[in-house]
Amino acid sequence: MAENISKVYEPQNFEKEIYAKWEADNNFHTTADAAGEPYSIVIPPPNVTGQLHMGHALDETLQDILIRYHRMRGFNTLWMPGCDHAGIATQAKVEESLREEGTNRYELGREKFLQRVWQWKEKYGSRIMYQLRTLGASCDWERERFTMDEGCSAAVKKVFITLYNEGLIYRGNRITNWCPNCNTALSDIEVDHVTEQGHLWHIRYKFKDSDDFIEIATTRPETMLGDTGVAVHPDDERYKKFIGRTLILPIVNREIPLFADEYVDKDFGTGAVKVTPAHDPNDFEMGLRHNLPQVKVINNNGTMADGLGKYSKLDRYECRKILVEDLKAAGYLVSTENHEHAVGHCSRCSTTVEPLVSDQWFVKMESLAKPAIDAVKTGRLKFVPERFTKIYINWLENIRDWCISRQLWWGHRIPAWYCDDCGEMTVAENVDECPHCHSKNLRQDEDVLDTWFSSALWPFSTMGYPNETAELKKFYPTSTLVTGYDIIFFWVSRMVMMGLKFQGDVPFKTVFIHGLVRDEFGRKMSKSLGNGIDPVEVIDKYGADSLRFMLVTGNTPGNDLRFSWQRVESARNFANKIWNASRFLLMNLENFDAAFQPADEDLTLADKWIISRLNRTAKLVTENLDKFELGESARLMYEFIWSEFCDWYIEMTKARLYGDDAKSKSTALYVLNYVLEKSLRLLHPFMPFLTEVIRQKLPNVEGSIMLAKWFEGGAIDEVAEGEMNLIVDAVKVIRNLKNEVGVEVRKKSEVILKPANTDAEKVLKSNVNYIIELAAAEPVTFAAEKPQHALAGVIEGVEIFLPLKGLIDMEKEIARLTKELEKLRKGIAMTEGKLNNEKFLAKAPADVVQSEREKLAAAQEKISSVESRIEQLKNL
RNA sequence: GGGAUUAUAGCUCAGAUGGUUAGAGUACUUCGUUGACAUCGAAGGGGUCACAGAUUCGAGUUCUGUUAAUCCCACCA
Repeated sequence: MAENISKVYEPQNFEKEIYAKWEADNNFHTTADAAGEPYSIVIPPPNVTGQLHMGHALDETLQDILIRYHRMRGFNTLWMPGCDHAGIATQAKVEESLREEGTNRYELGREKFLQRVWQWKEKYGSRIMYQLRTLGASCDWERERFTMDEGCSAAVKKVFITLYNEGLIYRGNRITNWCPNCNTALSDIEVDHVTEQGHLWHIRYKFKDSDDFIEIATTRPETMLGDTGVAVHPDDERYKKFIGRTLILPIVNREIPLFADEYVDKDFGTGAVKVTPAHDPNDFEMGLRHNLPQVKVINNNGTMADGLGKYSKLDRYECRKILVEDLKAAGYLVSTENHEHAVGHCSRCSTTVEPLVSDQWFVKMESLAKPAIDAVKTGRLKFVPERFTKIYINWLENIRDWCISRQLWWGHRIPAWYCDDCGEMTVAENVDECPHCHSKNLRQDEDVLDTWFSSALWPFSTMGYPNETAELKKFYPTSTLVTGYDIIFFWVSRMVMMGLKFQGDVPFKTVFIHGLVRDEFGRKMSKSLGNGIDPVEVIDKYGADSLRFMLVTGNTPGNDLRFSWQRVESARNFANKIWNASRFLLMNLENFDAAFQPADEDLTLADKWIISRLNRTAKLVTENLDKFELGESARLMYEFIWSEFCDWYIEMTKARLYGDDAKSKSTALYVLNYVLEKSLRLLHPFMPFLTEVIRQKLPNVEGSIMLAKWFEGGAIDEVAEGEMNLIVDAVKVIRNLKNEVGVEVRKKSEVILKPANTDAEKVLKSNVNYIIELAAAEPVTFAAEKPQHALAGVIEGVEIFLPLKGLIDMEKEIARLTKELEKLRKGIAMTEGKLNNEKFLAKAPADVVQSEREKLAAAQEKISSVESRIEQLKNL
């Protein structure tokens, strides 16, 4: 069964093929009635705006690891894939391409425009799904969903109407964040506050019936055109006497009242605030309290409104400039000071947001938020790492109503109809005639819903809601949500609220939070910086397994991670190492009887040792996966395979494989195969392709590794591990000594061993072959006395001598041993310090004290032996 | 104005529940190419665990404060 296997690992040769085979064999698909406890994950649906970036690759890799792990453990495992329509973002993309064609959405009209967006969706949606396949994601593709497909749209309508009927959704004329560039309202969390250097302008407002004036301070002078009052604090001694009088608004010459309101901070600015109810949220509230009119002076597109004379149609910032000049010229401007303040920007396009009054739809959040807070407090929902719990709760406790209407075309249209005849509004799924007056003159609301409204329903809309399906019954609540900390507010919290409201349970039991993928310099990857790296480019170069391994190692849950080509390369080298270790085994497998089973007594110390190490590793890997410490699990596998299996065990088997003892050879091959095959299974969630392609070549293997049973590990053989430690340490000391005197490690040299006790002697004598082979020690003899002209090394259990005649510089050797002695004495001083401390003896646990005593004894033994060695050399 | 995270080897990072002389990868130095692998092997140098206190027999690990960096939240015009 000689296998032809290339000398180096070339993932390009097999990854695509293997994925196609998995898919063709239907390995990703499951049904609600399949056997096993349910384990389910819904994918955070990528936006159809473009292609996957490195952040997706991380998110998807983590999910795939959890999915593959649970599938192997025998769970009925479902990974639900899909895309998000990403309303505002996708619409912006399509509008951009229209602009390049010299047209726009208004020319096209709503219907034709939407056709264009659907074309875009088809193109990029399928591209994203292709990229996910390239990465190895084992999604249940038969269930692929889209937030605007029929089912999800039905869920959206049902939820909207239900919330409306319960009074939790309302329409209102409110002040909201408006993006003049995107031309739509935004929710509070779609506004980013950026600290900017601005000015505070002090302006005089004169009283109507006297020459007195009051000085106000503002950061936005252009809004004064819409002022309908000035407010001061009721207890402000400076202004008390003026309260109730009338002011003349400069430039505009409108009469406005001076009134008192608790909101005003006496210590800020001049203590007098101009009030513009139509363009400031606080002023809006004050306006309501004091019955002030709202005068809208800024249009939706950011220009000044009609009827403002020379200021009309000016851009809002241009107007500010001119107005300040005019105020100055007319003597109203008192002073201008620098002022740092936070300014809201559209999170999508960075345009400065304009607070505007308009008709919008809102969700009342308070009653929805309460159960979502309780779910975390009672432990029904857990965050990993835990610290995100606090952030989540804090946000929900201070939540405000959610503006869900967007003045866009791409999205779920709001199911509200207005009757042109009687003016009534009807919220329902389908309305043919007005239920109030039976008129047929109905217009559907022009607005669409915030993208996150449909995303909030994702865990149950994808499983068939509003129908009661077998999937919902089996897989809801889902097991784990894997996502970045950047969308806890946007998405996680809203899913929890909607899940609790409409399914009566949390949408997932655990939220596994990861960080952002940054570039090699720690900067955020972004289009504007042009520092983004396409995962597909990395996969083309190094393979999906290498990318996955790089993404999952070297970081801890919740923390950002840096992309590093060097680390991708090192992951690729690891893959190559496994590839070659397997190649080594396969090359030696000629004439191997696949049915061969060694008896326990045929196992050598090395065999028992590596099996024990495998068992220990499997246990740790499993434990860490269960704790979401995926990186630690991957690291453990790296260490086991490279440092123990390859560097030591494989080397130890070589003599047997090239030797004449057929049974010993078969046993070695059996153990090599056994350990490799188990290791591949443990590594499969991390490196699915490599582990599959190699395992397929091994004897006694049937079926895909992704359907193989997880290996949990068996008994640990402490005796074998202890004995092998002695051998390994001895080999290391010999190599070390050779290196120090410049003798080639592979050059055969005589070695003399002086065991410290009969146990050690027994172990060394029966396993001396390893020392001979791995340290090129020949001949190895045992002695009760120290030889004279020799290099010496001392480890616990044995003293080791290399009688390298002619190569040893006595002075140097004494110096080297003296240095070692110092090191040992330093260690002993510490241990003695502890043991001489009565409090330590009294308070430390018995086993700690005991182990300190043993340490001391062992160290003292080493010291005396090194000391006597030095004496001996001096006396030569 | 609140809050979170981070600070460990030149670089990137690990170091539950406090307990050998603090680890890995990478980089660096020395040595090594005939059979798994130079995408490799052997050996080595390199750290006052940001700073200052506290708790403890014992602190990289717990607590308090300080400093620095990053991020989130926040309607003082």
